Amino acid sequence: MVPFTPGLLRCGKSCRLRWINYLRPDLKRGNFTEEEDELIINLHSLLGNKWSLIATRLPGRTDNEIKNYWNTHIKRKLLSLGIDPRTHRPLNSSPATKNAAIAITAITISMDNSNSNSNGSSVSPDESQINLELSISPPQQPHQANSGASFDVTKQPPHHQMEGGEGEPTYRLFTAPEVSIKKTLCLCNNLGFKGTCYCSNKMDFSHTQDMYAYYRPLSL
DNA sequence: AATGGCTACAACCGCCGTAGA
DNA sequence: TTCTACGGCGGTTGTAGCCAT
Repeated sequence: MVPFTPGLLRCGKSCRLRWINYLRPDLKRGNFTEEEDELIINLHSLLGNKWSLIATRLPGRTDNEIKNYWNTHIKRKLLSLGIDPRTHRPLNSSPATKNAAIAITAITISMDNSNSNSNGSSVSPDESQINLELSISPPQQPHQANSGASFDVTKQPPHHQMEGGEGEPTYRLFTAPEVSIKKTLCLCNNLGFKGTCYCSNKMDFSHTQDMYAYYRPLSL
């Protein structure tokens, strides 16, 4: 029940906001931990300014709190490290570097379609149907549609290709068009990718066209 | 002690989507 | 189908507190 004093210049909407952002008993107080910092940065790199979605992954933290924390702390922290907080890319990376055609190799990964139904008709997308293509290439290179061929899902990129500083390979991870970005994030985590994630501009859980994410190793 | 700059964060604003009349 | 009220969201602003001068 929201306390309300007659004559208070508050509408229901601002009372609700006050409750959600400040009065709720389950809110976590205190400073953000290093783990929370890292989680926010990684989620932001994947989701953009979707603060409410980011907040769902941080129990006890509100979207408003995370948004404020981002604007007052993390933004500055990333800038001091030479990282553009909007794109999560190095600030001084030249367009020539970014556009260089440096495709080295490609590892195509797909989940086994073991759950496809027997009559051959298409089923709704879930983990059993997701096809991923992982390639080492600049983010600006256009995305070619996944062939859909199946490969060993447990195969991970060679460790040495995830190391390095400026100009190191970027892992681009494509999903099939029907796969949401949320699903992509889960798969990236499950596949054990470490590092900073860069994303398509069209970040929306409901948006399922041209979903892809870029990964680079954290060098913080 | 006064003042100005800076920081942190609560609150506000405007827009959009949706439920229901 | 249209209208209205409301909730949810992201961007922005207001302001209290701190610190240096």
